[in-house]
Amino acid sequence: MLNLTAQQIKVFDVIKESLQSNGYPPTRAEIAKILDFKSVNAAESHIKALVKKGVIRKVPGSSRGIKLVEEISGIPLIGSVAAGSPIMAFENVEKNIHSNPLNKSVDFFLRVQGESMIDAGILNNDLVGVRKTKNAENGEIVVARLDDEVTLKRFKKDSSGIRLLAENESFSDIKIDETSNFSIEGKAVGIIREAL
Amino acid sequence: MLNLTAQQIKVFDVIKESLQSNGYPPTRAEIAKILDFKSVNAAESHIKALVKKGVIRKVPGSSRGIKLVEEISGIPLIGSVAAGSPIMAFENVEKNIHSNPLNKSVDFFLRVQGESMIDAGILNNDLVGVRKTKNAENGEIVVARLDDEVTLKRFKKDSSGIRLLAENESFSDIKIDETSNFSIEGKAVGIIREAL
DNA sequence: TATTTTACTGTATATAATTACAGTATATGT
DNA sequence: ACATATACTGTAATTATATACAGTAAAATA
Repeated sequence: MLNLTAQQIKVFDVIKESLQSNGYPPTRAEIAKILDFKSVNAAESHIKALVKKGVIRKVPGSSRGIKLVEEISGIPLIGSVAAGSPIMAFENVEKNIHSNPLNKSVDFFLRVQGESMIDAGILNNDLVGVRKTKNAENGEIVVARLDDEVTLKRFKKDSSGIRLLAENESFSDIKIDETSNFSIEGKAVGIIREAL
Repeated sequence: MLNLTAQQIKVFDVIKESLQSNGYPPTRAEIAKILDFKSVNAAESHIKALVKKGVIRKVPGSSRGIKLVEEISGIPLIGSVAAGSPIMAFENVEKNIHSNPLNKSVDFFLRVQGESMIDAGILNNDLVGVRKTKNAENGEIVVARLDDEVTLKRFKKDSSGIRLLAENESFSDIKIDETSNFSIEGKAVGIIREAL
């Protein structure tokens, strides 16, 4: 957050503090009072500068219409992954999630499509918290890329090679061979189910 | 203290949704627009009811001056429920959770014990988000109290009466009769799984 | 040096927002 | 049966708020 002046940092901190303790952003008048400005326009000018520098956004015409850009970014929720595209490409981001209730660090949430993991208690539409990593331990549930497809499967590795196991009787396991274009995108560390 | 009506829940959820996606609470006009009220006073009245029931607080004279009580105090995580004790009694609270990723309002999280709901994708140790309510719709997953026991089951009601269904072949259903000391504590609205 | 940015005060105004009051109607509790 | 709660519509007043415009002055930048 370079480039901000000392005063701009103060204004920014007032906005953060208000969000923390009140649950909503401050008005111009509140900022002015806290920082002892005698004109509300001092706050307004600083807000404009902060917008210009990209650390906040304004919602014009809306009272308390200030958003922190760092909270806009959040943790991306990946919906369907377009075949062959990088998993976190803009087009795949459904929305951003602003709170992470899981104890583990999560790089993105992936919305589960299909029933292939129901025996692991992971249902269609669940949000799986994923930690980015290139390699996985035996038995972990991973987000894997096979050629153009991204799938959630249990990772198995032994003398016979690597297999990706579905946890559903009606799905068959996938055997990785040399001709496969295979990589691990991450490992599942938790799930959120928004609807029951 | 609790027991919100259907409409009050809708208003509450609009407030949560606004906080989630905008970062600040809604105005009365915004609530009215979303819920298709033709008078802002409809929203105002519901807000007063929600304050009276203790689930939100108002900051008088302040625009968007609405605070969720659950975010002030955190959402209790109920571990094992001591036989016969009120579900949210102090001794049953494992800790408080300060972020709720579920879109719906949650009165407490319940740590699932046992495998009786695995076919619904709810595993041992999962945290189930529960909204307190006295009655449930057919087919909903409820937290029910039977005599001294608190359990998570699917609620079924028909001409033959009320049954509580486990979602696991090795468990048998429970039939409620007049001699049962039965009540509904709440309904499950989502789950969090911290470990996979 | 000229120009822009920062950092304000002060005034003004349109509109955003809270909130009270007056009703109507149905449902629920006592 | 009667009071209270729920669930609104509609009007209106006061206050809260965003935001533009007109300045002043010092500091940073080109």
